[in-house]
Amino acid sequence: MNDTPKPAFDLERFLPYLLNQAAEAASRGFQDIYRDRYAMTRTQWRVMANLGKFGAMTARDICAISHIEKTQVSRAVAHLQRAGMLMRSPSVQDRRAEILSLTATGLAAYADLGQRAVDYDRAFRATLSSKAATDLDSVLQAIITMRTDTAVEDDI
Amino acid sequence: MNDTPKPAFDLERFLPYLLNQAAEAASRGFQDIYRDRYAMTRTQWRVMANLGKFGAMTARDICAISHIEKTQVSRAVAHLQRAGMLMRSPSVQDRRAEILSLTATGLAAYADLGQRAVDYDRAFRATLSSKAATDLDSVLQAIITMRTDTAVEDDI
DNA sequence: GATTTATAGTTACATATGCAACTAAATTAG
DNA sequence: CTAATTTAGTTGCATATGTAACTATAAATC
Repeated sequence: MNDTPKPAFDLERFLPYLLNQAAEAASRGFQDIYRDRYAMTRTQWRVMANLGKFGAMTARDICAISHIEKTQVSRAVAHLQRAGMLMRSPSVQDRRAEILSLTATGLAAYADLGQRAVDYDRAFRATLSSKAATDLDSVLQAIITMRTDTAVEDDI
Repeated sequence: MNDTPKPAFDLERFLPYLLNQAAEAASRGFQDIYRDRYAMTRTQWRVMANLGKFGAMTARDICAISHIEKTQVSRAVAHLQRAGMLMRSPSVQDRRAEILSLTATGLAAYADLGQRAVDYDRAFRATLSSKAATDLDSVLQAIITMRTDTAVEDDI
């Protein structure tokens, strides 16, 4: 009996694991950029990116668009404000809410980082397509091992 | 002049962002499993998975194989030991090092979770291939939106 | 073989995170 | 119109994480 044995578990082929490793590898380089240049965290960068792309809106809107939790948004907004990159203005319709927008400083940072992101993404995908087949696992594996033997950042 | 305008930055097409979202979406369901059943964190699960697959070894070996930082490994090992799932024995060759291995309890947890991981991965990929084309972005997009409209966990 | 240097692993600190509890305002129900 | 319920946003707490400093042992150098 038991002619069809259950396949053994292999972490290296487990999709959640592969994706996490790939995401980490892909993020590391760009993370260095916004951290070193503006002392920003990933959440702060994402909040800025949404405000930069969609314009002024409330924290609630940012939550809805980005799927970041409201606590994290609250803290990222507080930090960006302290750093002079974001301003709040009271909402007329709802006195609980505040309209958030980037200041001139924030817009400049967004323009700078946005351009660097475009360049980073282009370089990343170029390196990727030269290394990876179209199969998902091999793509992810290529991403994971990418930064150990090539220097994506050199192009930025 | 400036005939070739720089492309605008779009977070939704930024590979590090897409990969992070996809990784989060893929991980969430399985994370629930090891958290609810064994009160384990992701790092603890990964340490266990490596010990389960490769057998007894030192913390240093786990670091080398998994690319987890030694601090995290140290803390995960301490936790797994407190939980009775891991034991340490002194290394004869190197008195700084300790040989780590899973206890019977740890092995049982690994067998259980390993099987669930295999099932989870299979269900995940099945849902994925029915939704996603082979293009990387659409695959990632499919993963990101997957859990909102299908229930992968039902198959586990 | 004593001294310097490197390594295995832990601990401390500062920061980041998730969850629950909270405040204040808006909406709904009676 | 008043009371109960939702909602926008913040704060507290307990836990997780990264970096640097630390302890103990091993390896290398003189």
